[in-house]
This record gives sequence, structure tokens and C-alpha cells, in this order.
Amino acid sequence: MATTRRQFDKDVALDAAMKVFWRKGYASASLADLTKTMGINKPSMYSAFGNKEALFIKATQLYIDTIIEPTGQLLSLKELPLKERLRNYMMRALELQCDPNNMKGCYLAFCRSEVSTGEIPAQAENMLKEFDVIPPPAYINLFKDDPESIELGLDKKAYENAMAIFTILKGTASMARSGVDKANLEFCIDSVIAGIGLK
Amino acid sequence: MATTRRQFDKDVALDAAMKVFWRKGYASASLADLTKTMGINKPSMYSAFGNKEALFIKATQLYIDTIIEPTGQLLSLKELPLKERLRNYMMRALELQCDPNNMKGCYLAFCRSEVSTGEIPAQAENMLKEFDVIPPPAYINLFKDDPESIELGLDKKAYENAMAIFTILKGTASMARSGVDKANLEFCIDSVIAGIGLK
DNA sequence: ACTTAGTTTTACTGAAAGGTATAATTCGGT
DNA sequence: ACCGAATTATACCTTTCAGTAAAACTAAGT
Repeated sequence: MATTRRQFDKDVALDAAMKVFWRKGYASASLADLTKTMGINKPSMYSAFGNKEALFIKATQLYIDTIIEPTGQLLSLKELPLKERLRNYMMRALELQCDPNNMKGCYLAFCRSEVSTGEIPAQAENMLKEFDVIPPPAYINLFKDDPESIELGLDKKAYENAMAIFTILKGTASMARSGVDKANLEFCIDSVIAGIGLK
Repeated sequence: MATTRRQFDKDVALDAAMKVFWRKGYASASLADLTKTMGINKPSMYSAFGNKEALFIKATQLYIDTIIEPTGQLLSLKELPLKERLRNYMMRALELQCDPNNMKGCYLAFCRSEVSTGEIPAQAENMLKEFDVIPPPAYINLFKDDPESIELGLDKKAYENAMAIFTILKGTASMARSGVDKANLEFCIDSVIAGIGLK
């Protein structure tokens, strides 16, 4: 038997699709938009990824693996003081939200807001909810388990502190999406860090 | 000449349309959605409001007049100390974002994010930008002009402080949209108020 | 009661949506 | 060089989109 190789790079095409979803969201990203940016035809997309929803799920996973996960690692660098570690993480997140060479804002935050419109199919919706837990357990544990946090008594409000961190980052994502650059948003992050009593 | 009165209340219909746009955004709100909720037929909508874009503009104005404006008044109650005044305002905004009897989140914040998708017609886009200036001048002036703010030296960072207030409210709007209730977000607001150094 | 302006209903338009059947093409195995 | 299987391109499907033409209806002025 003879097999013919695909003429396009599936990973490159998926990355292109991710950027379209990042810009347009799920509902407004048409197959014409997607396939044009991916550089392939509709039947090629369907044979390679299944359908629009499956493509979205793979694109979302790509965002999580390449953007969310690596940034989250910054919270685990135990050799740094808690405040510095948290600040590094948040500033990195802000940097990505404002990256002039990429789509602005946060893919997850943007598409998550589409859930409330009822325009996203069930499987895709579940994935968005699963990876956008409010507030993220990693944030809660940071305040609950860290010795410095416990010493400062911040563990007693671990949930609230986690919510504050998450909420301000949602805010900066929204601002970044509207074109505000990093320099104008750094102060917001430092305000929250100071506000929750981290020294 | 003889005239026939409209059989539906234009204000009621517009309020219904506003709620559809609030839930779906501009692009995903279909005329079928809109007219069904408004309780009228398509030709009635076109004769009463013009077209989808004109309807959206009138709905947006209604939101500004009934929600944004009255809440903004709370910032002008000069008899209260600055901190209390600001906190009252922010808590009222949060209350509206989390109102269980209404759509969650902020109509302006939600629809503003659609601007970056390129799916909104020019006139509607301009209106969203015009009424969602970053950060709002009222916030800047609050820190620039208020005697208390000047005494605390907050006027020197009026722009940054305004941005922090605006950003956290965008964050809570995003959270509220995802179903988080008021009680879980109040702490975020107090964190920012404390963080910018308001006493 | 009749005329008539204005409203509402019905039925439609062309375009674009997601998705697919079919035919043309490409390329590895022999 | 040619066979055969997988991929690609073309052209189409049904549904839904925003928007509208025309007919049916409603009610005010006479």
C-alpha cells in the first residue's frame, strides 16, 4: 500500500488557528477565516482536526501548553521570596498579555467570556471552564502552604488573596486587549501586591 | 391625514434589545434573537430603529444613561471622605455587575472586547471607544483635584491610581460574568483601595 | 362608513455560515 | 513508468444571517 504525506505542517496550521480564535473568539471565527489563515482548504481541516469544535479544543490546549503552563512554573521557584516570586509571575503574565508581537490579552479570558453567550458547543465549553477555575488552585495553595505566607498570616485569607491576584490579571487582560501597554499596567499589579499585605 | 399608533412600547423593546446585546454581544446577537425577545417582527424593528447597528447604538446609550451615569454620581458626593466615596462607588459598581436579577458583568466591558475582533461596524465601534476611555477622566480628576488626595500625595500618581481602579473593576466584571458573586469579590476592591495608599 | 397613513405580517432575497460529496492531484511502493 | 492510497481542490448542500418588498391590517380624521 502507498500513503501520501500531508503537504502542510499540522502544528503550524494549529498555531495559526489558535491565533484566529484568540483574535475572534469561537463563534466569530469562521471556517473561511480559519482555513485562510491556516493556509489550507476546508476538507483538509476537517480531515486533520475533525470539525470546528475539535480544532478549537486542540488550539486551546496549545495555548495552555505554550503560554499558561510555562508561566505558571514561575510560581514554583521556591528559592525566591514569596513576594518576588509572585511579582515575577504576574509581570510575566502581563508581558504576555501586552506582547506587541502577538495577540493582545489572554486567550482563555477572552474565550471564557463567550461561555455566557451560549454560543460555544458543550465540549469546548467544558474545557474552557476546566482550565479557568476561579480562583486557580495554584494561587490558593501559594498562600495556604508557603511558610512566608503563613508567617504573615496571609494563609488565613488564602482564597481571598488568590481571588485578588486572579481578578487583577483578568483586568489587565481586558485592558491589554483594548490596547493599553505594559508600562501603564505595572502599577496595578504592584497595588494589589501591596494591598493584600505582602512584604 | 390619518396616523396609526405603534402597537408596542419602543422603550420596553429597546430595554429588551439591550439585554440581548449584553448577553450575546453585537455579532452573536441575531435579529431573530433580538426581535423574539423584543416581542416584535423584523420590519417593526427596522422601521422603529433603523438597522441592527442603530439599535445597538441606542441600546448602548440606554445602558450608559441608566447604569453608568447614575453610578458615576456617587463619586461626586463631596460630603463624604475620599476613601468612603470611592469605596461606595466601587461597591455599587460591583453590586450591579453581580446583580442576580440582571445580566452579569458590564455591558460596556463585554462589548468593548468585541472591538478587537473587527466584527463591529464603525459607528458602533466609535461609540464603545468613546464611552470606554482608558482610564476614565472622572477617575483621574478624582485623584488630581480632591484635597484629601493631594494631601496624601496621590495626585502625583493620579493617572496610575485611576488605571488601578479601572483595571480592578474590569477584572470584577470579568469574574462576575463567569458567575462569581459579590461576596467573593469585595476583598479585591478593598485590596486595591489599600494598595494605592488611600487611608 | 370610508379614506388613508402608518404598522404589522408574511414571504422572500442574496450572502455567508458549517459541513461534505466528488473529482483532481500528489507521491510512496513496486 | 505505473498503480494505489491518501490528500487536495472544486463545487455543492442545508441552514441561518441581515435586510426588504408587498400584502394585510389597524385606527385616526372626515
